[in-house]
Amino acid sequence: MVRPNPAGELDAVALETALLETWKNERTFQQSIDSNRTGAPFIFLEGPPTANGKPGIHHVVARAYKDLVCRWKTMEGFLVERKGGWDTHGLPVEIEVQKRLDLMSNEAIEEFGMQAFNDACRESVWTYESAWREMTERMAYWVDLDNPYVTLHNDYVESCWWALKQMFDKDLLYRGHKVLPYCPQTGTSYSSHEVALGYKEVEEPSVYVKFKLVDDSASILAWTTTPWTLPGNVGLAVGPDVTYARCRVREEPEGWQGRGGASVGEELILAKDLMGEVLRHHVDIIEEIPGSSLVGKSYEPLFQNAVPRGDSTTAWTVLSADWVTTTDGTGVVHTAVMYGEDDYNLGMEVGLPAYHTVSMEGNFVDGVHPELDGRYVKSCDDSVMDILVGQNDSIASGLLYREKSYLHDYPHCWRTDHPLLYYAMDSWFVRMTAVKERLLEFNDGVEWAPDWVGEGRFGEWLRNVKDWAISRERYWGTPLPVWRDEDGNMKCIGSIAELQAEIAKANAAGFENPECPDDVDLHRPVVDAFTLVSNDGKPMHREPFVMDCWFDSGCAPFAQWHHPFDENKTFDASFPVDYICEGVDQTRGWFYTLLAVSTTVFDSPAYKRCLSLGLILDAEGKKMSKSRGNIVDPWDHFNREGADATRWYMVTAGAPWNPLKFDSNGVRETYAKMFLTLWNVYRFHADYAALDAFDPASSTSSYESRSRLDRWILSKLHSTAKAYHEGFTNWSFHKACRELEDFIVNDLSNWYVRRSRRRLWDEAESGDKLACQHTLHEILVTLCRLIAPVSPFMVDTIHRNLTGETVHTAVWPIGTPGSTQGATADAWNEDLVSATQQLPLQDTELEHEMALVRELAETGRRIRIDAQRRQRLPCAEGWIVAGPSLEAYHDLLCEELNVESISVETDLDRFQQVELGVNFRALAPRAKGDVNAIASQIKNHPDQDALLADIRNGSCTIMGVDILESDVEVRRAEREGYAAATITVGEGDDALHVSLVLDMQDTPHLLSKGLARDITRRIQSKRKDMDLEIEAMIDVEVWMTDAPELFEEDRVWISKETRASGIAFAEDQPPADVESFNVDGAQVSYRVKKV
RNA sequence: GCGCGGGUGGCUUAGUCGGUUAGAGCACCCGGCUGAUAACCGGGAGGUCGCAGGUUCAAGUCCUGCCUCGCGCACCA
Repeated sequence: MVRPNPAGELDAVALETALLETWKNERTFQQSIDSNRTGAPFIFLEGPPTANGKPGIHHVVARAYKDLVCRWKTMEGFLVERKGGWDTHGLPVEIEVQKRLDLMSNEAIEEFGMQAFNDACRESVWTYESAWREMTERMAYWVDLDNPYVTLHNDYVESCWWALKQMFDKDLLYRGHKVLPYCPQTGTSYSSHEVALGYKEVEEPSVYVKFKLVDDSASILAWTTTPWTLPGNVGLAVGPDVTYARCRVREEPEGWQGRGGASVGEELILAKDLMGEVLRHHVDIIEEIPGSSLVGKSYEPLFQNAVPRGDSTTAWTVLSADWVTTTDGTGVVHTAVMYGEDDYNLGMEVGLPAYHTVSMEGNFVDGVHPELDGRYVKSCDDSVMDILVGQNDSIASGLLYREKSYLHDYPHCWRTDHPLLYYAMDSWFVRMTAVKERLLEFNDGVEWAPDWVGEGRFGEWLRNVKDWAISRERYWGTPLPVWRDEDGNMKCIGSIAELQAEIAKANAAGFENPECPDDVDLHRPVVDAFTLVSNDGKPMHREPFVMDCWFDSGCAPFAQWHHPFDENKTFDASFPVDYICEGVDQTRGWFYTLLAVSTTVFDSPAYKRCLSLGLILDAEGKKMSKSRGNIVDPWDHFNREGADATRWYMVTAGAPWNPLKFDSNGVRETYAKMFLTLWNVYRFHADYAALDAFDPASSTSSYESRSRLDRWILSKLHSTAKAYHEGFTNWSFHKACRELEDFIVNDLSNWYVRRSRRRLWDEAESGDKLACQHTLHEILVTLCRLIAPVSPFMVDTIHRNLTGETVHTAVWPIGTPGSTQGATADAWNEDLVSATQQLPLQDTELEHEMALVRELAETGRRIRIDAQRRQRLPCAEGWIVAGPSLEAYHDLLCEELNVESISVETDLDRFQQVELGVNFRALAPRAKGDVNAIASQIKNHPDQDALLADIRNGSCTIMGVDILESDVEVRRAEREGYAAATITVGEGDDALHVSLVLDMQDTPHLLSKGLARDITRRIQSKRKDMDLEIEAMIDVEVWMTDAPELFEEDRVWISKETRASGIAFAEDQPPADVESFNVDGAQVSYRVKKV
């Protein structure tokens, strides 16, 4: 037997913190999983956060949506296990540690000791773990944080190694070059994230250089902002569709400054559009040439022998590249293979020689030029220009056309402030281009929310897929498990056992190796120390890279289970996963790497559904980020409005995929409106239920014995719950929750509870009271279950008090498809028809009637304002004109409208008149351009009744168009001069025009009643001020002057309403110390005393 | 530059197949109601629906261009 306790005042924060304790003690989360052991699995995969930053409100949003779906599916009977995860490798960790330990270069790190450095990283990763854990628990994101997967754990790393070996064996892993921003001082290349830290505006010399064609007197002009790359030049790229001009110098220019120049008669080729900007000489255009005709021409290398030709047939020729534009320079792009991404790609494509002219230290290598060899490239700009001018060379005219300073943003090292060099580095790649078709195919099978992220942004990314550069020249990460000998022979190691076997082999071949125990630390520098042996008997050393940390998280679906080393079948049963959910910024991050790894390793998609969340912006619409310092601390709200309100706000503030402007005021509003209202509805029920010792189990109330009001709210609940569930199934959580909130505030609180208040006041048992209590009980229990996935706290308190059980092991009111035989999580949109049987009966006609009644009640208030008649002064009679029969609601309407009686008036014309409107959809096709003129003639016709009669007779023609009955909409409105109003309910053919008319006459009887109500209201308000118990009795004294007569029955009514044991009325002057008020000219004073 | 998504009263937003007077909430003003809360009800003020064209009898809605914000991609030779 469960009897509700009184609810008491709401203290959301206390309620929530108390519940957290209860959940912990009762292991409610575990229970909610265990109770579904036989259910179909619904596989969720947690995207691992990095715990070396403080969690902000934007993390709460993502976790709210993850939690919502998992809780919902759990209530539907699915087995939803949620393993937590931590992303622990990668650059951000290293940067953090480097800053703290002041290790500003790789040299410094190595001096400090790689082991010590990595130990510091390993520790740093957990800096904010407790903050994350506290946030996660406080917001009630249910996830298993006690057994999380951790990307730095040996088991996890071993699974990653295994995956890499799969790729290696399929020839999807290869070694190549990648041009990266590189700092020769620190010896490190940088990720875009780090590069972004160091952009600076600098002014540098740029140069226009003449490339002398072979077998042609002309030179091609090219421009570069990095003169130090010129010795590495091996090609010139032109746009095939760009028009170039061959110009001949006519005369010297005036006011030439700087080095370089050209002689009269010399011929230069450049983009026609850029001549004006580039050339300082007066020239004649000799010929216009399309870029495509220049392709293939050979030119003389600027620096003889700086780069060996090798077997290249395309070196020092003009090449075609469609990315060449005429926005800068000369429309000809100087190409140095190793020092630009485009250059490198073009070079690989057409077979240019790929040799460095610059060392890793940033100096020119020997053999480039006697004046440059061994010097730091950035300090050689002048020397390069001098060499090109040809002071010491035999080429009389020189190769420099012009120098020009150039202002641009250029990346600098965020640690040393030195300019970065784009530099082709040794790098490892996954051959994603080889599986592009499969990627696209798998992506097609994913249910994306919203769909345009999958088709658009993500699809776009996949269609342009490039090979994935997965190696990083760093220390803290999953080491690349490839060993290589001097001839380029390679072995990829896929497990610790394999490593041990290879080490044994190497040792047998005479190499010395440290111990490699079963629990060897799979990190640098430990793994670097192992030397393996090639099949040729040569030593093999590990490629000195760690993996992109995105590779780690991309392995999560299997690495979290230590697949394939873990014998149990967890992985097989949980792949691909049913649901992932992260911010849209993960599109090319985790969303991609999951798919990239699953495609290359398993030839399978990784996830079936992906909810991509919009960014979280601050109140100004700026992205929330650590660097901006505009992160909202979730605890500000957890400690004020509570996690329930915070979560509900996040879900209702907009579609999950839209950017969310986080508005702190919105959380307050949600609290005040949604949760306070819900609590007060609950409180109303619980307080009376406790008073009456109501026990839902030991009494019943049949459907037939419920009032119309009960049946109406039950039916409304049915409709709302169904729509709510449908909203969930098509990802419209925001719409679902807004609708539910509207139900609670509007239908339940403002109408049902308000209308039902008196039913519970009755101290005696009655069937009607019981009906109301059962109804409230049923409504609240169902509501709790519907709300629980979104905001799990308050509803659990309510549910526990009403039913004795937690809401979190309760069933979903719309059905439990997960617990049916043979169910799968794929049946996301199952048929609802049978499932909704679990909801109370639906009666749409009743819903329509009640909607009309409520509108009439509101209409009454409007009429009174127009007629300046206060609400508490009753009217003798009200008439309802037209509309469906509302007999059953007359009592209700009398109370709401404050009228003595309601009658139905069938003579529509007494209060209503016809007004004609135009049905544009019907009339427009025939009337065409005259439709508006016809419409206005119809509307403004002086006798609408007659016009309607004509139309019905078929004898109405306006502007040559026959007006049919279907062309017009007949509306009815109240006639002028009555205290009346007409409302329209429904649409189209079902539209109803109902008028309400109120009798405005006063009688002594009505005036007395009105006065009584005013007095009562004041006394009630006083009772409340005095903080009296509901049952407390009072003594009342009232003094009245200039008041209408107050009849005996109304005096009795006052004392009854206000629980006055004694009430005295006087006509004389009141004492000075009593409260008084004015109503319609009457002076009323009163005094209330507790008995 | 390319792609995706936005731009609707002071703020947050709804707006379906193009259809009559663009709908809410917050805040503001007036009034009412209340043993009902930070609530509720009625009324008011506040909108060139980013701009400009176009299609149409009719455009917040469809088309084109532009401006602007956010995100992503590319580029910065």
